[in-house]
Amino acid sequence: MGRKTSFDHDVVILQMSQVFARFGYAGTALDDIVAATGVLRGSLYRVFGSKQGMFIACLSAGLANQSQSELTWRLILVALLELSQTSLAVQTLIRGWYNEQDATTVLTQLGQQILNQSGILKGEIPDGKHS
Amino acid sequence: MGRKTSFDHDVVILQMSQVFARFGYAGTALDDIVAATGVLRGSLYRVFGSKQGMFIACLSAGLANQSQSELTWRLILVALLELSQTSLAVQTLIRGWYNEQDATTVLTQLGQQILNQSGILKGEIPDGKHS
DNA sequence: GTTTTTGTTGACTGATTAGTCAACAAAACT
DNA sequence: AGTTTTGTTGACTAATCAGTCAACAAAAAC
Repeated sequence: MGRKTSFDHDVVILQMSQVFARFGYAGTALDDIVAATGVLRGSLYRVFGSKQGMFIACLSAGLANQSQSELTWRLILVALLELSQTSLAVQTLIRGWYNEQDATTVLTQLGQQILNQSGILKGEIPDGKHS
Repeated sequence: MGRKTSFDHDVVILQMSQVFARFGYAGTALDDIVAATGVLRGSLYRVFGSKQGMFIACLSAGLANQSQSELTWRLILVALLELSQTSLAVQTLIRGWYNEQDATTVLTQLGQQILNQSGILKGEIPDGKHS
């Protein structure tokens, strides 16, 4: 019998979700995830397999809830815009979830979330990771 | 008096728009743009200054029209989700456009567009640049 | 035809990226 | 305490990235 994983899986999922929500999928580097979670790359790869595996774990966790938080809505947006066209795994996951929802509600929520997080509704100043 | 630019500016804008619309901002590499337009990197940088300059030229051209095409809606999504929070230039541009629109119409269109292009509404198979 | 001006080329640069792996060590078992 | 099992570490790898630039050459002017 060997050693147990030393980090809290649920906490790391939440931390990774925050990074993907903020920077998107392609805009997030592994080093960003390492910095946010404190877990080194070897351990992340051991548990999640790949960067896309990390994203899928985050999205799955979010979609598993009866209703979606702001964070999960952001992950849904990232999934739809960046991954859904090119990843069968992500497309299957998000389509399964979508088919369980009210289409009009989702459409409206997506539009609302996009506007909310874009920063154009207020006088927000861009924060600059990629300025 | 020297040489004139040998490519058609409007054609290149359209071609670059199609690449950004398809792969997003961070997901698009300069080589993708070179491949799609046939214009080499030195010439692109001479005219547009930077990768973000290329994107801004595309978005500006799209927003200059009275109504927006499918292609322009995709660029708007990319702008809102990937760049608006970190680029003052993009945020200013898209906010200016947004303030001239009917808020409800934009919200609905954003939701509809992201669902349409995500490929989850039909039996589409992912096409694989980033699978 | 020659000279001047300005665009094109694509190899190159420094930086960043996702993913790997052998050495180490903590946990579990005996 | 010793042995076995399995997680952690972080340097490393190969590839990719945005952006640069000197040599070349096409276009324009004379």
